Amino acid sequence: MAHQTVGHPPPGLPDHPHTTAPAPTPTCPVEITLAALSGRWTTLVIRELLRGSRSYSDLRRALPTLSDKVLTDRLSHLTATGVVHRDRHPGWPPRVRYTLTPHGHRLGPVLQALWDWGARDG
Amino acid sequence: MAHQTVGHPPPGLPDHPHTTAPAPTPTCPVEITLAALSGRWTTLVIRELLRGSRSYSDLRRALPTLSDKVLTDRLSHLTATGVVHRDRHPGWPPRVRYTLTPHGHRLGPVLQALWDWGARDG
DNA sequence: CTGAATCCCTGCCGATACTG
DNA sequence: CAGTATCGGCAGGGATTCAG
Repeated sequence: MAHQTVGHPPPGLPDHPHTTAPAPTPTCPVEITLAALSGRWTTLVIRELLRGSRSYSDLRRALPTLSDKVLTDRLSHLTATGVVHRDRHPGWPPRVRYTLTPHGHRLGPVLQALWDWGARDG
Repeated sequence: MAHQTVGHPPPGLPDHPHTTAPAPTPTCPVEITLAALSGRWTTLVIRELLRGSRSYSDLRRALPTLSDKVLTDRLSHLTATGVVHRDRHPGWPPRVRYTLTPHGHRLGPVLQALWDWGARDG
């Protein structure tokens, strides 16, 4: 996924004058965000982490129907995009804490906006 | 796509106490919105329509790299979800206008929220 | 406990050709 | 002008199994 319309200033959603919209590239801010949220379960993982840091198995328990692979995929993707911070504790058994970064926390309002629209009757 | 966490009150993103998150169903408002925005090009089509109503070929011209099939898919999906209104004029040649519904217009702030997060440095 | 590796299956999207 | 029909490729995601 990716959007682009060349020369779109940050708060400039409704302003693109007539520029043709070219191919989708992950340069468009809207697409960057959608890419960060993309994938099934992603928003649920984020919401879980909005409540505080969690271990791998905490997340497994909170999201029972999601497989190891997918959870791992989501966490690594979220870590790669700077949404989640991964904290590895030394010792045995291995303990890892997943926490939202400040950037990740700022997804709260975004999810809220998504929620609000979806909750309203069409 | 679909989210659900049972008993989530409308403005209640950060409030789910401990309820386990079950299978994804299109009941969760967040998922409803993401479903409405889902699919490549969708947000660009919406943004184009945020500027005013457009004909089919207007959209084709504004989004040059998208195929007939995909544009048709997007428009019918958006129409089905109540985001877009389709206005068929009688006569020849056939003239059709696509316009955002009020509900569709309310996606403006949502896209803005997505834009803002994506535009900010991680 | 916290993952990584593999396999297969499904659904999306792009291209092309054709119709009312 | 405004679509529909069809086909194929490819990536996403689920289940299972193995590893540090």
